[in-house]
Amino acid sequence: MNLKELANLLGLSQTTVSRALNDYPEVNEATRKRVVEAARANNYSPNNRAKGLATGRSMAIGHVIPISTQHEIVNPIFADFIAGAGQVYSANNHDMLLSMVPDLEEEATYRNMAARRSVDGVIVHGPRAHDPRISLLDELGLPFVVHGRAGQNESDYNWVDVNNSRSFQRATNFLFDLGHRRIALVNGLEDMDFARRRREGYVEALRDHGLAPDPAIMRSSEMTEEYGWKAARSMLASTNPPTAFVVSSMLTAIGVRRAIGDIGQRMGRDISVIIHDDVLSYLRNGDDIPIFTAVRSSVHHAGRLCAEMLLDIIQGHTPPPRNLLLESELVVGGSTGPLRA
Amino acid sequence: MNLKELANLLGLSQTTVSRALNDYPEVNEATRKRVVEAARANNYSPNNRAKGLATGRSMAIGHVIPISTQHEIVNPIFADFIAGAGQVYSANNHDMLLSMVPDLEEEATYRNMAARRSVDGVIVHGPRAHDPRISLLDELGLPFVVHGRAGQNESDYNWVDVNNSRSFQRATNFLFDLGHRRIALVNGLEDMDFARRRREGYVEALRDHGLAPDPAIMRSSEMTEEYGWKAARSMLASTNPPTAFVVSSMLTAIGVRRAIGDIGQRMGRDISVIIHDDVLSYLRNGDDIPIFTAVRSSVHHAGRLCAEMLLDIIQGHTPPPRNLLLESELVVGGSTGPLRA
DNA sequence: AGGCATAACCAAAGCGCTTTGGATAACATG
DNA sequence: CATGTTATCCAAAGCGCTTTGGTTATGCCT
Repeated sequence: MNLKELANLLGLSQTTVSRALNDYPEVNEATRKRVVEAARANNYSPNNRAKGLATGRSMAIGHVIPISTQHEIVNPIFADFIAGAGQVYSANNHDMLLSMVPDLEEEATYRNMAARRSVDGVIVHGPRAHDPRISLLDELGLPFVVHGRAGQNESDYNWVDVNNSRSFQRATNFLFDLGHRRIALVNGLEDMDFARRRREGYVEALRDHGLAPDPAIMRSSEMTEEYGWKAARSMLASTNPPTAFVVSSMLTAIGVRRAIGDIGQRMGRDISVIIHDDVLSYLRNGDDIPIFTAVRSSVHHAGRLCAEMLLDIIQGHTPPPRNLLLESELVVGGSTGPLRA
Repeated sequence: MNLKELANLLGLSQTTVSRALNDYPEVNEATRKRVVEAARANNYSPNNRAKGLATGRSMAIGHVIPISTQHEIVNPIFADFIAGAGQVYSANNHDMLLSMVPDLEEEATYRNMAARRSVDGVIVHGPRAHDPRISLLDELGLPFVVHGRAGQNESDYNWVDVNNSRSFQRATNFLFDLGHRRIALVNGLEDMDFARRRREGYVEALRDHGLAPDPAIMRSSEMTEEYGWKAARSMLASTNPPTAFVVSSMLTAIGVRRAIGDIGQRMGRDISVIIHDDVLSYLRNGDDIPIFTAVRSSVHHAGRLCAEMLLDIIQGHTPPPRNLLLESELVVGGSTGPLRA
């Protein structure tokens, strides 16, 4: 069933039917009701592409998820982020176009999206410390919101980010307050912007306590369980082992916990661990009391916020650039305790 | 830059330019070359929607990912599945349209996709034991491939699935071979088709060894770490505790491992664990020797296969229905060992 | 009564592409 | 030479919608 058929069926013109369905004022209320009912009864829904052609808008948002070429890894937070964003799109009749591309092919993907006009805007995932994508998108004139920040000119583009440095500074300070002095950092890949900021926060806290950062207890890699295990194992086996860990993700922390168990120690009693918790749906940090002490910030929520911001910008409600800095909360779980003498 | 402009620029008709770019035979080779070069030079790419309108095809595939309403959980395997499928789409110039919807609203989503003709076909995720979606999609006339199977009329629709029952039968037998007799099952939600089949395989193996299934050591729930921990903890604390576990996912098994550690035992020495491993990119089962003994089958690969099958069907190459049953491999890691006397 | 808003509707153009149904010139055929 | 053939190109219709620029009643005002 298309517009023309529906219009004929009702004995009305396509114009009127179209207007009735799109809530234009110049149509009689009784007529509108009749049209809307007929549309429902006949299961009519406007053809997406035709609508897009006519309006020049695609009613779709693009998400370009980079796949790390070196490791072929998809960042596990992205599923929950997408779920959050998706809810907002559904509520606003937008589609979500997903491209997972090796990070080297990202530029081509964005150019393609712009040229074919297949989306009205995009969300940029996983910004690096210096990210060429933001100037590219500016050049292409494609509206976008970055989940995170890239180092350059923070106020020139739209982003939603967690205050990562502050977050890790607090986490580190929390361990100092418990008496720890030898605190290790198990970070994500530091060419990523978020990881760089997290290290800054950690280092800042060390400085505040008169300590210089020690490369021997600072690691950085893709955040897998295996990595957490290896990093913790080697540090724990060293001559001057840490008594506490600040860990960038729950998955990595699970590896750290395994390494602690392997040497017969107990997390929370012998060795403390504090993590960043993205509140992933399938990796909850305990449902009554938290397993890990954590600074937490829901990535699902971030997804919602990014989507809302982008739609807002596309609809021209608010003039860009828009920025949103979220603070994380510190929740205390069973993985931390006072330094044992 | 659109077709008309490009045509004017070249002093050719739109027809000829369009044909040149789409590899039609009735255009001079020299002309084609000229057109293709001009297109590249001017950064021309056909407008997606216009093309779709004209051809009646959208060059897009829909993925409808159900979000469990009870638990608000996104199945963590889906990211890797999508990554696999996405590669195939990119290679074939198709877009991927993603909808994450609460499982109750799925029907509406499919109807909507069909009515608006926004996709050429869909992939069905997470089939239940009896799933209404397959008859719905048949009725809507939307081509589809199911990742997994639903109980009904298996040969009437297209699917790609792992041989889950056989897989779990082998896993259980492996534990029997090591001398275990008290073997627990930590399964996924049994209204899902895959979980039901896995239990069948497990029960089959028990029967083969003259044992009746014992509900006291069989659990079923959403596959989280927390669930694995709780399930194992309670079973291990019972009067007749299991000496081995068959676990439906790596994440859940990580919880089982935690519970084993909590009571001062060691996985692989005191208690054996065998898992199903989906080979998730961010949750690798060790990179040299496997952490867990596992029956494994890459969900990334399944994504590729589903996508290829669907495109093939849409292009009319092969008459449906098509089915593909994958066998998993059994890899031996450090989580299993002979029954201790 | 004439003039003028206003409400309610419609015909047709246009969005950017593909495709149908020619047109033209060059060339071969009988 | 008249007639097919073939190679190469083109004008225009059509995909299903929105939107521009009307038209036709109807009611109100002076």
